[in-house]
Amino acid sequence: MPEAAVLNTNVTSLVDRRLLHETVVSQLRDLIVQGELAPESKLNERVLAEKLGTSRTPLREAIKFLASEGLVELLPNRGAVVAALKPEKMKEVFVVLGALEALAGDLACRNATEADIAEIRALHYHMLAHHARGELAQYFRYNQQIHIKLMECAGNATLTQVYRGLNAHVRRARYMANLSRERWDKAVHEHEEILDALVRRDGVRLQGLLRDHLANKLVLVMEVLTATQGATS
Amino acid sequence: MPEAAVLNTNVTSLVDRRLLHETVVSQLRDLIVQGELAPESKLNERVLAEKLGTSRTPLREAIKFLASEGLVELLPNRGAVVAALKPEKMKEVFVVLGALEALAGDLACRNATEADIAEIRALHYHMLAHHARGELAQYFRYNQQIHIKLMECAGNATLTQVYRGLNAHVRRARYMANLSRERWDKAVHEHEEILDALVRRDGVRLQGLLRDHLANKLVLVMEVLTATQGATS
DNA sequence: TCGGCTATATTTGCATACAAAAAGTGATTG
DNA sequence: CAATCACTTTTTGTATGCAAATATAGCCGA
Repeated sequence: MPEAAVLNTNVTSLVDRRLLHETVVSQLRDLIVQGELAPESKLNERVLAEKLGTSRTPLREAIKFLASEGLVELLPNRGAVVAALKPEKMKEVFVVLGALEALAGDLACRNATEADIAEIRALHYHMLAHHARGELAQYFRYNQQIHIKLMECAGNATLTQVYRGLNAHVRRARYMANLSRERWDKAVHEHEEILDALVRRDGVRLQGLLRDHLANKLVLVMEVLTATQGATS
Repeated sequence: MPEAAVLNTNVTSLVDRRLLHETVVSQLRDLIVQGELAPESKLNERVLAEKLGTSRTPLREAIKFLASEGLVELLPNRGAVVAALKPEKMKEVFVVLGALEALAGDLACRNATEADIAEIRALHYHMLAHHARGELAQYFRYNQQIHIKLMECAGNATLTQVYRGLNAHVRRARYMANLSRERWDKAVHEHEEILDALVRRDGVRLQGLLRDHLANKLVLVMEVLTATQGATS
C-alpha cells in the first residue's frame, strides 16, 4: 500500500516495532508540508527533538535527509530553515512537474494494465464523492493518490520518486488553498478528461491534458502564495 | 563557478575555513561516483569516518543526505550500502533524464543569452581538443560541463538540481566505460549537431537531438553494465 | 561432516557531552 | 542617544559513550 505513505500524518509514532529514524523524517516532512512549520522558520533542534520525542542526533539526520529533498535549507553554523515558498521557485517546480507528468501519462497509456485503470477509476469516484460533499481535504487526498497511481502506472520507480520529491513542495502551498467552487469544478472536469484519455490510451491527448491541468494548478498556487505573502509579511 | 562542484574530486579536504559536513557529502559522493566505493558494497561507518578524517556523526548525516539522493540505500539496523547499478534502474534514469534534457533544450533555446551560447561553444572546443588527444577523462569533464551549462541556460534551478542528482547515478557507470573510437566519434558528432541546433535556437530539433544522444548514452552504459556484471559477479 | 545453537565480537543507532560559533544582553563611551 | 565592545547565553557542530541488534566464530550433537 505505497499510497499510504503520502498522507501519513501521525506525529506521535505508533510503530516502535522496527522502524528507525525514518519516523522522524516522515514526521518532520508532514510538519513542513502541512504548514505547522512555516516556510523560512528556523528549525530549533532542541525544541524539535523534544517535540518529536527523540534526541538531536536522529533529528539532525532527518534534517539532512530533507535538505537533500530541498524541503529545508542548511545554513552553515546557523542550523536549518524550512525552504521558502517563493513564487519563482513554484514556477520552476511546476515546469519540471509538467514534463514529468507528461512523460508519466505517455508511459502509462502504454504500460497500464486494465486493473490499474480500474483502480484509478475507483480513486476517481472516491474523489468525486468528496467533491460532491465539499470535503476539500479528502478530495485532495484522492486527487494526490490518482496522480501518484498514474505515476506508478508508468512503471518507472525513479520517475515516481523524483515526482514525489517535487510534489512535496507544491503540496505545502496547496494546503493553504481554499478552492473557489468554480475552479474546483473545473479541476474535477479536467480529471474526467484525464481519466477518459487514459482509458482510451491516447497518450498525446493525455500529455496535453496533464500539462493544462498542471498549468491551472500553478495559477491556483500562485494566487495562494501572493495572497498569503501579503498577509503574513 | 558552479561547474566545479561536478567534478570536485579532492578527498583530503583543503577547505577548513568555514565549510562544514558538506565536505563529507562531497567526498562520499565522489567515492561512490568514481567507483572507489563499489555498488552494493557496505558502508562501514568506522572505516569511512577514519578514512575521511572525521567522526561517525557527520558521516552518518552525509549518508542520510546521499540516501535521499538515492546514491546509497539504508538498511534498518544494518547500515547502508552503495546503491546497486542495475540495468533496469539505469533505463529508468535515462528515461527521466531524457525528459529533463529535452525540457532543458527547449527552454535553453528560448532563454540562453548569446554569452551563454558562446560559453557552451568554448566548452565544446575544449571537449574537441581532448577528444583529439584521446583524453577520455578530460573529455568527459567538458562533456558534463556542457550538459550542465545547457541546463543552467534553461534558467530553472530546480531542473538543474534534479538533473544533477539523477546524473550522478549515470556517471557512476560512465566511469567504467572505455569508449570505442567509433562510438566516441559519433558522440562528438552528435554534440556538433546539438551546438548547431542551440545556435539556431531550434528547440524542436534540439529536443530530438538530446533524446537521441541520451538513447545512445544508454546503449553505452548498458554495454558497460552487462560487461562488468559478468566480470565482477 | 554437517547443521544448529550459544557465546563473542562487531556494528549500528541513539543519547549525551563538550567545544566552537552565533545570538542576545548590557554597560560604557563618544 | 546611539553605537560599540565585552560578556553571557543559546545554539550548532562534532566527538564519544553506551545499549541493542546483527554478524561471526566456535562448540556440541547427531
